[in-house]
Amino acid sequence: MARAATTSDVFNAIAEPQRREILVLLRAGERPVTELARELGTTQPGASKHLRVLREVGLVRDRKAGKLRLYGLDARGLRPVHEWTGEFERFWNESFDRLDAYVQDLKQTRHED
Amino acid sequence: MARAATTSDVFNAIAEPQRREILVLLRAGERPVTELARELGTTQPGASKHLRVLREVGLVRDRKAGKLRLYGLDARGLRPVHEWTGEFERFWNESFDRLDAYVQDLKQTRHED
DNA sequence: CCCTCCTATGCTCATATCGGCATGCGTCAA
DNA sequence: TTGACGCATGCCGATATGAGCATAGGAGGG
Repeated sequence: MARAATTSDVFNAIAEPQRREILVLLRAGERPVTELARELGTTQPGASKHLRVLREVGLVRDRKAGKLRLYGLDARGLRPVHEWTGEFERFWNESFDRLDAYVQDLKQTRHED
Repeated sequence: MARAATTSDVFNAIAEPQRREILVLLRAGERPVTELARELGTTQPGASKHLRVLREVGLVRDRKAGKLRLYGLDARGLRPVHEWTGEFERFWNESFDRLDAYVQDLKQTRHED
């Protein structure tokens, strides 16, 4: 088995730096593929592929505008990520030195086997 | 080139479901590898490898406790992710139908070439 | 209709990844 | 010392990935 498919998983989709950059760029508004490619400093096919991944996980939408195909941000999919990391917020400043009760229980349980 | 190394990048580290699960489990407290492996329903080497990745990006710390090696959460590394996604918060409920000024400018610029 | 531009795909290559298995090393107990 | 246990690592295999390149398809202009 190899890595899980990048598609159909927002966490994986935003694991790619260029894809994150695309999302950031799109905050400033819709853009055609060629524009994005130029701003990313990559090729058009390269940009298209990343956009495809982002589209499949629902982070961007596209609409045709004449000859152009405009990609726009749909940030709703980022919300679960924000919330997931938010669950750890209270651990950010916590003391790391506290001894954990779980471990104590574990040891005790083992001795009872 | 293939995908960027998963190590040294928190976004990549948490792109793996099992690694996310490990972090969640560790919220309840430190645990030895074997325990984690059991709770994840995977093998000990499997757990060790994921823990290694998490350790390399600084999301977990380990300390020896006799025969055991206890892994603990260090959630500070998740903060950047939380903040990055937070930058999109105002787009979550935004109307997607607004026509973007950038595109207008773009078209105009092209006509001027 | 023909040409041009924009974009999506297909293909290949080099590589990173995850899982399974075996194994090596260190620690503790008897 | 010997044995049992906990854990990290190495190796292999199957596969997904990202980049580069060529190209097909679609739309608009002349």
